[in-house]
Amino acid sequence: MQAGSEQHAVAAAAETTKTRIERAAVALFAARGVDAVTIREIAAESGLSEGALYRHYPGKAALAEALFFGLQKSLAQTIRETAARPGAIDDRASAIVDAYCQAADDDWPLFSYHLLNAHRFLPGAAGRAQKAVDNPVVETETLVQQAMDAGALPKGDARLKAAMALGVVLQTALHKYYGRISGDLSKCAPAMKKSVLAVLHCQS
Amino acid sequence: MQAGSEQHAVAAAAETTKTRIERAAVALFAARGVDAVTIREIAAESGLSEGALYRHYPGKAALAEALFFGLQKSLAQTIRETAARPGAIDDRASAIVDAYCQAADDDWPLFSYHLLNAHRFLPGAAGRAQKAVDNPVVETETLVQQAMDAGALPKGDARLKAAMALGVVLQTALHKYYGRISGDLSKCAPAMKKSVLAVLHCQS
DNA sequence: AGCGTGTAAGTGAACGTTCACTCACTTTAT
DNA sequence: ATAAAGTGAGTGAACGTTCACTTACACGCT
Repeated sequence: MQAGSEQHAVAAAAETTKTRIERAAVALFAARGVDAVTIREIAAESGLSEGALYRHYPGKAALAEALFFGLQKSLAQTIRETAARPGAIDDRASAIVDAYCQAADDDWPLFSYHLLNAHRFLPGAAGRAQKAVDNPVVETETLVQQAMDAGALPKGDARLKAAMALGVVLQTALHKYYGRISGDLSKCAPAMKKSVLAVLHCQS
Repeated sequence: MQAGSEQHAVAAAAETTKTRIERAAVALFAARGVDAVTIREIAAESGLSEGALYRHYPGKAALAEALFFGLQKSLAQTIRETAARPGAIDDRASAIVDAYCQAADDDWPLFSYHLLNAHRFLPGAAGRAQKAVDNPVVETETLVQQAMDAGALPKGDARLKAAMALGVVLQTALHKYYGRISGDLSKCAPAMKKSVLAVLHCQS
C-alpha cells in the first residue's frame, strides 16, 4: 500500500481485485437486494473464488456496509463543501442537485444501491439521532437552516423543507430505477432545480 | 370467507387470528426488514405457533406480498377516485396529499413497511413496465397528464412532474421514519400541499 | 543467472448454523 | 362425531465462513 503503481488514482480507478469485487457486489446488490445475493454469486460475477473475497473484506455485511458508506460519505462531503461556498442560496441548491445527478450518472448501480438500502444502514426512529457527520441529509438541513436564519428563505421548519426538497430529487431517481424515467438523471436537472427552488421559497 | 362474522369490517377490524398474524408481521417487517425476521419471531409476536401461520398463508413470501399489495391497492384506489372527482387540480392534489397522510397515520407500521419495501415487490427497470393497475404512481401520473392536457398545468413531462410531486410527500414520510420529523404526518400536510402545488405549477 | 525463503493472494471442499416449511398429533367448536 | 384450528419437534436445503493447500512473486545471497 506504500509504493503502488496506481497513486493519483482518482480518475482511472485501476481494476484491482478489490474493485472487481466491489463492482460485482454492487451490481448484484442493486439488482436483487443484499440478502438475496450470495457470496458464491459475488465470487462468480467477479471471477474469483469465495475465499478470495475474505482476503479483502471480513464478510458480506462489511462489504455491503463499506459500499454504502463510501457513497454516503462522498455525497455528504460534496454537499458540505457546496453549502460552505459563498453565493446565493439558489445557486448552492442548484449545485447540490447537480451533485446528486452526477453521482447517479457516474455510477448508477452504486447510486441506486445507496438509494434503496439507506434504511438498512441508518438507524430508524428508534435508534437515536442519525450520525450527524458524513450524512447528506444533515448537511442539507443545515444549509436550509442557515439560509432561513440569513433571511434568504422564508422562516419555517428547516428539516421539513429539506426533506421535501430532497424528495424532488430522490423520488425522481427512484422513478428512474423503476424505468418510469429514462436516460441520465442529469437530463432532469433543470426541471428538478426549478422544483427544488419552488419548494424552498414557497411559504409554509 | 363467505359468511363470516366480520363483514362491514372496514372500521372495527375484529381481532381475528389472521389480523393478529398480519399486525405482528408488519410490525417486525417494518422495524427490521423482511429477511431479518423469522417465521418463529412472527409466531411469537402474534402469540401463535409456527404451524398456525401456514393455515392462513402459504409462506413467508406470500405474507410479505399480501401486506404490501394490500396497501398498494388501497392507495391506488383512493388516488384513482380522487383523481376522477370533478374539481380544480389544486383541490385534487391536496386531497391526494391528505390521503397519503391518512394512510400513514392510520397504520404507520404498514405504511413505512410499504415505503421501504416497494423495490422488493415492484420490478426494477429491467422487468418491463410496472403493473399499471392498482399502482399509486401510475394513477398520479395519469392525473398530472390529464391536468396538463386540460391546460390546468403547464405542459411538460407528466411522469417527471408526478415523480417530483410524490417525492415531496414520500421523502417527508421517510424522514419521519428516520426520526427527523416527529408527530403525525398530517401535521406536515399544509406545508406539503403548498410545496406539491408549487412543484406542479412551476414551469419546466 | 540460479536458488532458497518469506509473504500475499487465491482456491474450493467442508463445516456448522439457521431457517422455512412439514406433519402427526392435540385441542376447540359445532 | 367431525372438521377446523393450533402445536412444535423434525427435516433438509441453503448459506456464510473457515482452512489446509496451491500459486505467484519479490528479495537477498552466492
